[in-house]
Amino acid sequence: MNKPEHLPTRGRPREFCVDYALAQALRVFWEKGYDGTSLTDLTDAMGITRPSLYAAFGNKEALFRKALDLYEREKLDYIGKALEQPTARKVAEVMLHGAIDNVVSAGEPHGCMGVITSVACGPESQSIREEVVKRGEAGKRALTARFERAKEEGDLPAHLDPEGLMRVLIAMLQGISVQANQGATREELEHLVETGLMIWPTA
Amino acid sequence: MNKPEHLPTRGRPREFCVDYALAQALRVFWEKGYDGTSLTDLTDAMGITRPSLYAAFGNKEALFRKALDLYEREKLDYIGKALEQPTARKVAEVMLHGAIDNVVSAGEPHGCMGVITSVACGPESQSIREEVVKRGEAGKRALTARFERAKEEGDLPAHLDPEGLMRVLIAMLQGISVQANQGATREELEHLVETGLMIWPTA
DNA sequence: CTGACTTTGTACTGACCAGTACAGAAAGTT
DNA sequence: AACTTTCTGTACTGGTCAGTACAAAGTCAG
Repeated sequence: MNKPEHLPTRGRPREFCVDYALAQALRVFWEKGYDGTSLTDLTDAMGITRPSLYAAFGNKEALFRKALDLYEREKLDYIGKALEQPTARKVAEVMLHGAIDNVVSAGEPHGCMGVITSVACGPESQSIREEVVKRGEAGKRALTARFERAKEEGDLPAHLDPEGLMRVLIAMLQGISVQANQGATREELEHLVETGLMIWPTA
Repeated sequence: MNKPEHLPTRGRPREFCVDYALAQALRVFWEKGYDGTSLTDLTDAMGITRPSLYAAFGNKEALFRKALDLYEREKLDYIGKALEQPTARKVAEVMLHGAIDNVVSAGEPHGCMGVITSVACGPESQSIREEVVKRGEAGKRALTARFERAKEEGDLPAHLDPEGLMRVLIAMLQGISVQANQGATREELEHLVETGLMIWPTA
């Protein structure tokens, strides 16, 4: 599993797989947050020594950003799928069910990494927090645009504002993350989503 | 402001006001979370030395619990007010608007202390996290009971489940906290609440 | 004034933090 | 074989963490 891969041919070959090590780092950051994760936590989970980590990834902050890229690529793909849905209701459905899968899937940390990081970041890692918030803003804009389109298509009641609706849906997703983090079961979260979709507007 | 008060008459008198010091400690814990707060942060804000803190409050964990008591007493009184409202809709209204006041009031940390603490608690302070989650569970039960009563009174549509509705409302509150923490303005949160109340069920 | 009692500030404890210097080891190149 | 390049583990840096030992200082009862 944790074996090399690579192309360079000079010098002593690396004895671990960068991708595997990064996946392990992601798991730790996701579970403990940026500040809550120590280099010892990371090296233990990645199965490499401190200098190897620095040589391969730069430093703790650079490693975190790479882990965040991986997280978005592998765990947040449901967001793109949701935005492609034909109706505003289906967008909400895919978002909410996707969030549940992301947040209570077996053998993975409970909660959304973005929420955990942005809430649990101290002032000494301000730039990390800003990075995470900034990435989230892009998603919010895309969702607002999607609901604006839905409204033009007569897919949403006229009295509802796309941005307000975006904020309500995002709040539900964040709530799902927080409740999962606090120990809510998949059944309880599905109950939440089921009720949320019952009160969700129909065209 | 930070002056003594007290009753005991033996020994050297305490030179600071316990209540004022506790209020300062609350502010720091609220802003930085339990793990993110150092004893130096606390003593600086409280204007006392380390041994004075230990003598008056026990240790960091005991001080946090006392700060949490103060927080519930002073900042979460809107929850009791909300539960007393005559209709389920008014319960939701008071809860949502109360949350906004709690979460973006001038000169205070942005976000709900309960959410911040439960999300930002590392494994070494597990008991703190459990305490916060446990206190939250009591509120959730009360809210579910209130919606059950509302349903009996014909105050909620028959197809909606009280517990699911409770989870949706709690999710909105948690989302408000997270978004405030990420820098959302009062106007944006009022926009969220306004839209949320538009889709909230009517009897 | 003396002694009991409590709070005060200074200065420390051992443990952990992120990051790194350095020497040895493993490969390719010549 | 010798040399270069890169990765490896050990062991360290200075800084911060929560918590405390200790002696000086302030207030009471007698």
